Amino acid sequence: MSKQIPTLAQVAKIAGVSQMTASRALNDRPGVSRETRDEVLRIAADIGYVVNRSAQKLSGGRNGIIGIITPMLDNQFASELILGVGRAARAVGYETLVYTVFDEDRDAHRSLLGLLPQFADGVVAILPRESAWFDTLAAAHVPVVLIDQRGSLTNFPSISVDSYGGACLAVEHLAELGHRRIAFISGDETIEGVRDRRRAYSDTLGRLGLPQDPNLVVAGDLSQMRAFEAASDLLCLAEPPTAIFAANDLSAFGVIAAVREAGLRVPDDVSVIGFDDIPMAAQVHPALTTVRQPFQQMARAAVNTLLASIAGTEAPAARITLPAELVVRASAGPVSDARKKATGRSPKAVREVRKQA
Amino acid sequence: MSKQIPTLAQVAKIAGVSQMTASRALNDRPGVSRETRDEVLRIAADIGYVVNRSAQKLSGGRNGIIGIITPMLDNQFASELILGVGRAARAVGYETLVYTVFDEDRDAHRSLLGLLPQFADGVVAILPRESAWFDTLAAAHVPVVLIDQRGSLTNFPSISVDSYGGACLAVEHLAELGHRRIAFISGDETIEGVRDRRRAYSDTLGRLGLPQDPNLVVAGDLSQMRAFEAASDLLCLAEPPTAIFAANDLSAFGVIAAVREAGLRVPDDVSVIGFDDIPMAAQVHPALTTVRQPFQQMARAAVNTLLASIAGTEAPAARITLPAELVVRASAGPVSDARKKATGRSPKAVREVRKQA
DNA sequence: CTGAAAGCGCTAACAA
DNA sequence: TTGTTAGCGCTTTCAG
Repeated sequence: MSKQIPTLAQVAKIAGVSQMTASRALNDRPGVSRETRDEVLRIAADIGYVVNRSAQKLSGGRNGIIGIITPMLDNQFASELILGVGRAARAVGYETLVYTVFDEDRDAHRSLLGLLPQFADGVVAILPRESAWFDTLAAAHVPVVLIDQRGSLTNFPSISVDSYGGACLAVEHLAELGHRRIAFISGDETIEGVRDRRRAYSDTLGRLGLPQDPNLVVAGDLSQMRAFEAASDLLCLAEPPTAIFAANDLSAFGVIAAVREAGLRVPDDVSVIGFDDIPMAAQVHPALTTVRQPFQQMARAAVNTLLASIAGTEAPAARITLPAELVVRASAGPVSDARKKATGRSPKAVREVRKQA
Repeated sequence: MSKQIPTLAQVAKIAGVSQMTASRALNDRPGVSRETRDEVLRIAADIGYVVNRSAQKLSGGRNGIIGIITPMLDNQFASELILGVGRAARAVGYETLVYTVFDEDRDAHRSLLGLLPQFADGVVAILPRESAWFDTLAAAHVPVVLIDQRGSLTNFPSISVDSYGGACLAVEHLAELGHRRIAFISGDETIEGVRDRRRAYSDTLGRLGLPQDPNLVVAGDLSQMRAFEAASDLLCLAEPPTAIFAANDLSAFGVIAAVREAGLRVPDDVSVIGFDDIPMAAQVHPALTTVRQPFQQMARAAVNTLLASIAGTEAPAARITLPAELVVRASAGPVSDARKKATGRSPKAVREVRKQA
C-alpha cells in the first residue's frame, strides 16, 4: 500500500507549482498566496508528505531539531532535564534528539562532532564536569547552551542553578530545627555545583556559629550505595550527627537506609535533607525534604537561549542562574535528644551489627 | 583557529586523489591500494575530517547510526535498555541517537516518521504498549526491531523477555520459603509483559495448590507511590499476606516503604520480591530479591537482529525470547509466624496510624 | 585499482 | 507572487 516516501518534488508536481513555492508554503515563509499555500498544504497532508530533515540540513537551512548531549542517562538528574528540554522544544515547534556520550570513549570527540551538530540547529549540553568536549563542541560551529555548568572556562551561554544558595537554605533549615551537629555527605567534586554545596555547608555553619567538625564531612560519590556507607560511618562516631545533609537525593536515600540499618529513625533520631528533588523524593517514605532544582525552568531557559542563539547572529554569552528552592517534607524534623537517647544504640553496638551483615 | 569543517573533497584534494578513492578508503571498501588508503586515512585524521552523516544518508547509503525510539526516558527500564543498545551498537561501530515520543503528542506519528528513519539505518523501538506507532514505523521503510513486545500484532522482529517464566520463579521462591498467602501488585496491564506476570502468579499459585484470594491481587501502575498505597491496603486486610510480589522493582520499593510504615519489617514480617533488577535494586536496603531482565542481552540481541535486517534484504521476522533470572537477595525470607505475631499490629491499629499521617 | 558523472531532497540566491 | 539555477557532502553508477 505505502509506495515510496513522498518528496517535495511530488507535492510540487501534484500541486502544479515549483518546488520552491511548495517549500515556501510548507515552511510558512512569505511569498506565497493564500490559495496556493492552502492547496500545497492540503496535498502534502493528503499524500503524507514529511520533510526530509537530512536534506533540509544539508542544503544549509534549519531543520527544526535541537540536539541534547548528555553523559549516560542513568541518572535522574539528566533524565529530568532531557524530558524538560524535550517538552520546551516541542512547545515551540522543535524536535529533540538525544546523544549519549560514554565516558569510556576515547574518541568520543569525533563522534560528537560528527553527530548532533550535523543533524541539529543547536545543541543543549548537559555536561556537569569540566569537560574536554567543550573544545570539540566549539569546533563544531553550532549554537550551544550548557546546563548546570558555570561555564567559567567556556564562552558558551549557560544555565545553572544557585547550588550555593540552595544548600544554604538546607543547612539553615536544619539549624532552625535545632540541630547543631550537622553532617555533610559530599559528591564528585569535579562538578562545580557539588563543590558549591560543600562551600555553602561550611560557610553557613560558620555564619550561624555552629561547630565545624571535620569528621562530619565525608566523601560520597552521589550514589546511594556510597552514601549508605558514608552515613553508616557517621553514625558510628563517638558523637554522631543529629542531621545529615546529602549532596543529592540519591545519596539521601542511602543515608536514610543507613539510619534505619543502625536501628534509628528518620526524622525522629536523625534528620536528612537531599538535593535535586527528583520525582522519587516525593514518593519515598518518609518523603524527602530536599532542595529543588527547577528542572522545567532550566529546560525552558536553555531552549529559549538556544533559539535566540540560532536566530541571532551572535548571542551574547548569557549566564543564567536560577534559584533553588527548599522543599520541606518529612525527612527533617526538630532535634529531640530525649527520643534519641531512648532509641539509639551505642556506636560500638551499631558497628557490630553492621559487621555481621 | 578552527576554520571550516573539513569535507571529503578537501581530503581528496590534499591526498591528490578523487573523492571516490578517498571515500572508499575511509569506509574501508575494497578497490584501494594499501598505500593510497593509508595516505588518505592519515590526511583525514590530520585535518580532523569527520564524515557528514546527513550527506551520507541523503546520498542513499548507510550512515552508521541506529535510532532508538522510546516513550519518556524517566523509567529505569528504558534507561537500561538505551544504555545497553548504545554500548552494543558502539561495539560494532555504530552510533545511536535517541528519540523520545511523548504520549501527549497528537501528531507524534509525523514527527516519528520524519526523524529517526531519516537519520538512521535502522531503529530499535522500546514500545511496551500495543501502539499505533507500529503502523507509522512500518510506513517509514526502515529496518525495525522491537524490544519487550511480543509483536503479535506486527511483523517486526522482536526481542522480549520471558516474563511469565520469571514471575513463576518468583512465586515458587516465595512458596519454597514457606509463604502461603502471597499477594501480587499488578501494573499497567496494557503491557503484555505485565499481563504475563499476573498470569504466572495465578497459575503458579494454582499449580502449587496455594490459596487464591482475590483480595490479594491489587492494582498498581508500576509506580512507587501507587504500590505504597496498594501494599498499605493489603496490610490492612483481616488476614494480611506474608509475602508480596510486585510487578516491577519500583513498585517493590513502594511496598517496602509501606511495610515499614505499618510498623513491620522486611523480610522478617513481610517478604517482598520485585521484577526488573534495575541497578538500584542492589543498592537499597534490604537489597531487593527480584527477577532480572537481561538488559544487556536484550540490547545485544536487538542490535544484532537489526544489523542483520539492515544487511540482508528481508530478514525473517525473528522473535527472540530471553529467559529471566531470579536474583535472590535480602528482601524475601522464610515465613516466621512467631516473629510476625510479636511485631505485628492489628489491622485496625495499622489503619489508624496511617490515617493520622 | 581509480576516476568522472549524476543525483539523493532540499533550500539559498537570484531572476522574472 | 512565482520560477530557475545552483549546490550542500556524499555515494552510487559506470568508465577507464
